[in-house]
Amino acid sequence: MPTMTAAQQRARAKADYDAFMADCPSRKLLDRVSDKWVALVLEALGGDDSQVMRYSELSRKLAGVSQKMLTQTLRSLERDGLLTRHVTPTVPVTVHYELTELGLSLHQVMREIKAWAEMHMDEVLSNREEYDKQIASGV
Amino acid sequence: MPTMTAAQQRARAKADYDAFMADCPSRKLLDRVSDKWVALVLEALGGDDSQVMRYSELSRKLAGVSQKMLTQTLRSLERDGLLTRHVTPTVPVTVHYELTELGLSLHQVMREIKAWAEMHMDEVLSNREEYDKQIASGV
DNA sequence: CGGTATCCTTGGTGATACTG
DNA sequence: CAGTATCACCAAGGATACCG
Repeated sequence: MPTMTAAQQRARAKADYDAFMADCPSRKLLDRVSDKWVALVLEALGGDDSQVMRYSELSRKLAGVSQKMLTQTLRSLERDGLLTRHVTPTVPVTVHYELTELGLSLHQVMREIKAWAEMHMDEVLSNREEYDKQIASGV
Repeated sequence: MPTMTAAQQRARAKADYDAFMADCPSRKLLDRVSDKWVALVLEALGGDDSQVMRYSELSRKLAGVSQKMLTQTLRSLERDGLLTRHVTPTVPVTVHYELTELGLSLHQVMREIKAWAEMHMDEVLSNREEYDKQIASGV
């Protein structure tokens, strides 16, 4: 016999815990940064051999990315001051992207995520296999 | 199999898995790991004071999360071997969640991102302001 | 070349109700 | 307590076409 409806409980919980959820200053930024395209763009531009890349180069390197997502990600990163966009008025136009110092500092951290994903892929895959096997036998 | 240094493992892993490739499994893993609920669960379970938490504790700590998303996230992390689920057959049943070593290793990386976000929040915000101002004047 | 605009699918997400 | 099941919504993301 509930004293509150689910909606009321939820509303109360949200009010009480907004400090953890939304009030954390880093929360929104964390959300924005926790994006696979962000990670890949930073990784692409943070490489020792490719600190400056053209739009088409990025598009090629990030296999499977749509123009929409690439442009959207680049704009977002530019707005946050993580990279700069240089337009050279040739014909056709040439555009270069380059990480700022701020972007480079994030790259140092983000590359660990990508490295972690690649490094522990085998372990995760075998864990999944094990888990699925146990579920199958359990049912 | 000879033991490898961390650097060697990293090099080998990079050769096998490349998140820049669209069809590489590590691309999916990167995407999965870049999830807000994953980040929050890892953060919750990675704290010094809360390495073991019950479902209801997590639910309370991550205020605003729906049961569906919490369960879904926990199952996914369990399947990938990032955390373990312990069921104590009390009445009513008690369930504890705890990060594995693998989960802790990811948490170490994730908390660096959180630290970065906190440290550079002001800079990003002022960059946005500047950017939006220029866009506004440009139009 | 480096985008923007548009449409459209799909699955992530939340709300609600029910159960062992 | 700790889930599962179901429905419904809407925005993220992809495909396509067009433009400066």
